[in-house]
Amino acid sequence: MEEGMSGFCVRGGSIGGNNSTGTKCGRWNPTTEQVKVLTELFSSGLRTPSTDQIQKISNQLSFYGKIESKNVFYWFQNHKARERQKRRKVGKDVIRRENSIPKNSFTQNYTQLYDVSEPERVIETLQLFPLNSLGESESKNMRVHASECRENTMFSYTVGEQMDQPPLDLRLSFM
Amino acid sequence: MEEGMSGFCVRGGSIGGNNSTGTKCGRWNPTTEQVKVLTELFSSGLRTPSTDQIQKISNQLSFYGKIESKNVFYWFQNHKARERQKRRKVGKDVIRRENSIPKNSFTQNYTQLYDVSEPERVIETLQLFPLNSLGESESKNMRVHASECRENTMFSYTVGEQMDQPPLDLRLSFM
DNA sequence: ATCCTATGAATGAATG
DNA sequence: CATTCATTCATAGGAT
Repeated sequence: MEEGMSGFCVRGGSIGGNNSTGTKCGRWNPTTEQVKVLTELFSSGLRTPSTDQIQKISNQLSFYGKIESKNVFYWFQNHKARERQKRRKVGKDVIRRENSIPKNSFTQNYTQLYDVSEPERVIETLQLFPLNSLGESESKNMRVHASECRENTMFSYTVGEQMDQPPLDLRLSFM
Repeated sequence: MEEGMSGFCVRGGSIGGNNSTGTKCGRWNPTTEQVKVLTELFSSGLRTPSTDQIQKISNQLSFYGKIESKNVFYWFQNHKARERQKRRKVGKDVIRRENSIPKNSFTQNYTQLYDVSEPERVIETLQLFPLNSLGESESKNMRVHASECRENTMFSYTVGEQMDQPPLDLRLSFM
């Protein structure tokens, strides 16, 4: 749902009188172009941009509207965290396929919109770019994502079971 | 193209029984039983369930109807936030004139308004279950949490704005 | 149909 | 990196 539906920068309803040009915002309101580029970068494999990368991204994205480095930083943080969170919360519930489940089915097929699959093949393109262009003497930490080994601890629960009778006291029983 | 478009959800009006076929809506519509249980949990002191708790709650509540883990997650988030929000408004108003202002008290009709003002003490019963991670007996985290403009002291290296030209291919060009 | 309220959902911004 | 808070968007349902 990231870019598919919530790309609206222009608050349509504008119930409370919202600005759409980013003049008053105490909070960054990314434009669709900004989100688009960020999403592309993310899907290209970039997960934790370094400081310089953040700088450059921010500079480029400033063309589309007001943006700061921290916005880029937070965006990647959040996007990564929520992708992971979503997989924990949602990806797990899909235990049964949707074949003939007439009723009372808690199965839902989530259409993962974009690949959050863990295969982290860093895009080649990312490795192409000349790392140093700001005159920063440093070894660009090409964080091609070597992380993501955190095991899922959320899988051991059997969700398929159904109860025969309503849990009368389930606020305590199952927790 | 959201991932949340999962089959069907049913109006909560139909008490008891599972939903079978409902209208296609992309939004979870909790049944009265689900809300009831969630509210009980909340009033029992549970505010921010952990991921596994969310899983269990979701599993149990699936008896009453379609539900996902994220629904439980959002429910608690929203419920807590709105309780606090409401309380904050009231509190501010009280400091001005506590003289018996016949404000509209129609606000909450069925939603409980428990006073969880001070402590967030988790019921002991919650600690019974084996794999808990709640170790709070007394004196929980008094999350005072001043909600004011938190000055941002990080990321002071804002880059201003230097828009040169539309980065048509900024995926690679600028990095 | 229109407005309003309650609330599910999303996400920016922090914090630990 | 995860967890949480605050704010906002979107929408269902009731009231008018």
